[in-house]
Amino acid sequence: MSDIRVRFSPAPTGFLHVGGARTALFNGLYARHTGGTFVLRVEDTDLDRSTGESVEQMQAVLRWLGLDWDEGPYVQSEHFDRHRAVAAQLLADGYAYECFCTKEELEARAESDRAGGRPPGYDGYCRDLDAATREARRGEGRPTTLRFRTPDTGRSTFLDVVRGEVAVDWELVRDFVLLRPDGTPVFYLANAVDDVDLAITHVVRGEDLVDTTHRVLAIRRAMGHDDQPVYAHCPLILGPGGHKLSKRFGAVSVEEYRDQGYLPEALLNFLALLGWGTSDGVEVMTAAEIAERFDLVDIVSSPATFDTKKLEWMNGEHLRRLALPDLVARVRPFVVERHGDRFDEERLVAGCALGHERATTLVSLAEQCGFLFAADTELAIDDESWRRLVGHDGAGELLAAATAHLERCDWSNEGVDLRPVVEAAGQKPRKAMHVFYSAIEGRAAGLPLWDSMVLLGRDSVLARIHAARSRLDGEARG
RNA sequence: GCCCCCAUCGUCUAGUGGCCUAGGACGCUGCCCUUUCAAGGCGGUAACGGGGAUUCGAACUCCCCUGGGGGCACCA
Repeated sequence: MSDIRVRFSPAPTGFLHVGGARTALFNGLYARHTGGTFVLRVEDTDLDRSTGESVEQMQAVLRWLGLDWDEGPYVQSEHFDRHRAVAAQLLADGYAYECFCTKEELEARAESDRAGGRPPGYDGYCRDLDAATREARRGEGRPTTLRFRTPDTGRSTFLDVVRGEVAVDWELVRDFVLLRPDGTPVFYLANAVDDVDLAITHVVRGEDLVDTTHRVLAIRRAMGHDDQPVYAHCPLILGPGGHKLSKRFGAVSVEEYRDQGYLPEALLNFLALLGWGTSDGVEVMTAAEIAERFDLVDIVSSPATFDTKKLEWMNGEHLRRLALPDLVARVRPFVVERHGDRFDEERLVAGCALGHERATTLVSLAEQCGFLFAADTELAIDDESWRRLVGHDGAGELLAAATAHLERCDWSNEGVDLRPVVEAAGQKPRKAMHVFYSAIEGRAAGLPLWDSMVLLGRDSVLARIHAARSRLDGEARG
């Protein structure tokens, strides 16, 4: 095992976003690739927004994705004492100072700055108060926040694997909050302290955090640690049109993809290819294969767009690589959810076997198998398919001829072949077969029909065709 | 307003000065296969955002523009 230590540190304020999942993935991949340690740390310093439910959900989703961590979860709120102790030391050493401004005052001044064309942000109002003034402010019962005093001159620099050297003039970095009036630490403090305490060597995260790095590093130095972790800030994942990924464009949480029938290995594979790639052209890989090839230096520097179409294809690829029993196990929950009352394991297995080669998502396969769990007289035929059937020339005659054929044919895969029936009616199988698919499977396209009929049994098939004919007659009269 | 980043087919990307009349994958599309739909096989469509500069030579280096993204919180 190497000394490399990475961490995924989400704020538990909601669902795990696909962008967050990719960050977790890159961290996990790097740990696996290097034989390092993957740490999970919950950054819940904002107690108002953080929820225990979110912590649980994120862990469940990470596990579902197969992203198992080696250490943690460490929960920052359980270590506030440590953060406060560091804050006290920073105050004692002169790196921090007390600020007595109220939120309202800060907002009012920021507003007037904006109006006056001055940059918004803390203005250093309490930066140099003398001891007597501080004492007086405290006496007024004002809230006390602890602020970090950033340097006034010079430059802050750090090394980033994907962007090279990142630098900013300290002059542009405002003094920021370390401790809120209620004594809880803010992200910068907790993040800096915990990275030191957990001996994190590589920080892999989204580029929305680049600019915070200077502050975190400043705290780190003030704590007496001049070393820096290696940073890798990944470009964000965008939605269609190159715009921000938002709910308007579809699913953004990992759970949604899970519920839509995507395989964790497919989503993982797809996410890995978003912002990282190899030059050998191999795209469909197992997690282990990806980990073997993955490296921080190969992270792409431009943002990528989330393309659902490619995810779908990727899912099909992984679906086809599953052994039948495994596939059945994955589809089962989706089928039970839909047809719990009439669920039948043997039929599920048979249906999966028939649909394995053509499936794209677990949901689509579950839906294709649906007719196997329906009562013959209650088979739901989807509207679109029924319209096609009704509109098909000679549909009733075809169904009647099929009944005649199926009543006496040998009940085998060869015997139930309906092509002769279609041809006898002077039609082309390619054009007419949807009539039978709809009557028997409830949809114009589905699992191979001969096998499906054999599976259902003669009585069941005849009953379904009969039901379809009755409905057709009824509509013709009505 | 200020700071930072990014820019190759519709999309993900390969490409690090000549191997590029730019390669692969998804999508789209033509044909084949075919009991439907898929899957599969064989083809096709399609890109270096614009303008300068450096160089014998630029997708690759530099500058400007344009476009997109991120940041400037008592959110992370």
